Amino acid sequence: MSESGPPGGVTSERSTIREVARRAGVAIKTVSRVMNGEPYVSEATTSRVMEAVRALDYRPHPGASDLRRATRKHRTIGLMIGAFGNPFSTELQRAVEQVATEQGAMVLTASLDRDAERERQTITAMLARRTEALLITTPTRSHDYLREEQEHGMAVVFVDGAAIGVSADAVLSDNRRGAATAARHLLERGHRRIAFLGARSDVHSPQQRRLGFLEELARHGIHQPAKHLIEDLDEESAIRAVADLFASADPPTAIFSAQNLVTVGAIKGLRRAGQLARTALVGFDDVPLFDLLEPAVTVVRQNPREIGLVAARRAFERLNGDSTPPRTVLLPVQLIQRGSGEIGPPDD
Amino acid sequence: MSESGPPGGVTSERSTIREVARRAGVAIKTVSRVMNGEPYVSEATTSRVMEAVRALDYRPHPGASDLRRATRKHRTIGLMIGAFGNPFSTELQRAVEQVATEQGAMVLTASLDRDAERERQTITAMLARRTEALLITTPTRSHDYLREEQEHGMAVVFVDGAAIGVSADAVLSDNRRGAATAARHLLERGHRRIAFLGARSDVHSPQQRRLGFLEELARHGIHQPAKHLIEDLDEESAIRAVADLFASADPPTAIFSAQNLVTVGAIKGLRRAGQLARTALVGFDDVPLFDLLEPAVTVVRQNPREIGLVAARRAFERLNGDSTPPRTVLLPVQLIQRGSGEIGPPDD
DNA sequence: CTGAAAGCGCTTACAG
DNA sequence: CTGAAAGCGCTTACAG
Repeated sequence: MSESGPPGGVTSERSTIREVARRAGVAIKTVSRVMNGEPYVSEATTSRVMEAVRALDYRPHPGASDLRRATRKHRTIGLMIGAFGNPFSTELQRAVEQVATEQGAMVLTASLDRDAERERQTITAMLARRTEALLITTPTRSHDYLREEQEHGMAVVFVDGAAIGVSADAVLSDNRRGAATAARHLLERGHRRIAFLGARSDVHSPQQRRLGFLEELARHGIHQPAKHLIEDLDEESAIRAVADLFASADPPTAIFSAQNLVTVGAIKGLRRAGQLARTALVGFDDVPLFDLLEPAVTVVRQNPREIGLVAARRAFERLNGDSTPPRTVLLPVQLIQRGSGEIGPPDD
Repeated sequence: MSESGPPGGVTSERSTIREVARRAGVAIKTVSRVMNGEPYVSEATTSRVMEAVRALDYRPHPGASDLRRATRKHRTIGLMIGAFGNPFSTELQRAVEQVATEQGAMVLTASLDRDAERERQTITAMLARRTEALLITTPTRSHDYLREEQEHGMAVVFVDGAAIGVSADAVLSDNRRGAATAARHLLERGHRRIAFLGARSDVHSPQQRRLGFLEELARHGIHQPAKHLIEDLDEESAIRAVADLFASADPPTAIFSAQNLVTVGAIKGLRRAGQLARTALVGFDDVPLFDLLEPAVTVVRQNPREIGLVAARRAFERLNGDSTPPRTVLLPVQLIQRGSGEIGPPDD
């Protein structure tokens, strides 16, 4: 019967509106009025009710009220992030939480850094808690199941990714242009052999970064050799990939790493290969302390905070009735020159 | 009446158990049985019900079921973290989420990096969502209001902090011993003027670190001068504090920074003062990329993942009926020598 | 200004 | 194996 109590103590049951009403000598409707701050309750009655509320430590059961209520009072939105470890996700989460707080809502967060099965379970669990909106990053490609939810009124916003097979809002960086900017930066310094180190090739944002990079090279008449185009890397495999590059016949003079943790791996790989000081490196997406490394790391900085703010606001607009066609918002990125990207090619 | 629909589309109302029952030609109790996997339903009936469920895209309303049910099916626990930006919090959160998933629960996360008022609001909001357990880090000193919740069956576990004025479980690093270890490490290398840079002086863990540090110095006959004991720092103010130290008459030869972001500030300050290569530095709590800095940063590493796992498991043990006296778990920390802490004092 | 009745969507307790 | 009734804690719609 009883749930667990305070350690070593006794659990008193939560009191109900009925008990408060009885103690105050009024109808439950009157208690309801007081709790909801409705007008037309006499001061005397109000204070009698409040006294009973205090005496019984009464707290309304939100599930029960939302059950009958037409519009929900206790809003919860869900945030599904790709990987917890990434500083991008952290900033994103903070921004989403801020907007939710402003809207009187709370955030259920879950990471997807496991498998697709896990993604499915998590979404089911969120739906089971009546999550009203879903901000979703780097999910599996099949979003079909999300459509059903949308049709039932759930607001779905894709963050750092495109909506594939679903008509939904999306908020992400201008990945293509950012990657092109990085490529141009290296080309302008005279680099011609620029390795591309990419993250997941099955995900939209990394794909766009590859595209932007290759397009810019092509504009300069460069056809990227396959051995300098490496994808599906994480931090660990990036270390090995860089080692392999510099053990090969024709090593690059510059590297564009298209994801922040891949950049960390690239730095470690360059260092181990003894190439850190003489190989140019531009990374996509910043990481704290990149500015303190030697050389400091030049990056195309995106704005995860802004992405989170825009995406969360969009979700609440949808919840508040906005039914305009879905929009994709591309946020600008910025090249931050810190040193690593300004290393020139060897003189030979 | 209608909530927002999919952008540009139509919202179909969520269907109820009654509609499913009508379509399947059975009583709602039978639908309930099928949905909950109860035995004693004929195969024929089961498939008729399942068909109706599919046709109507029915999903049970969890709030309604938990309302009548004795034991809750949809568990939610709350995690209140001090600051989102800190890698410690990120690791902690990830671990808590993992345990919650294993237990079929979800995590409501909120940061407290604003004011005490915000802390109160957040807790209220979590309670309003029937959060069953609360993992709480670095809260305000007055925990009185938590006792009330505990008495109503909420499991409260303090993470990275002691339970003050409340009888509750707590999980944290052995801050005092860790700080003593750091002090001894610097003392053994011959340092006698060791500045202490501390974080919030009103919070338990930083206090313990100061205590452990000062005790160890005292054991070596050193009485810490006030000007070398600076507290209530964050990253920015730590930068200035270090600048001030080296502008003073009697600068330290070593620094112990008692919190990870303070350590980042200390590094920046040392660099600006041109003292980075010749001043020993040991930080409490690790940060990604500390190993890549030059010199790499020696730290007393705590284990936020383990803290999160232990704390979350404790919470679920409480929820599952454990009513043994509250325990405080101190987790060991480890000195990681990377270079910055092994710099000796100047020869003079 | 206040209250009695019906109902939200589901489960319990009971009967068949 | 199946179902009708009562009830979870609250709000709505209505009456006074």
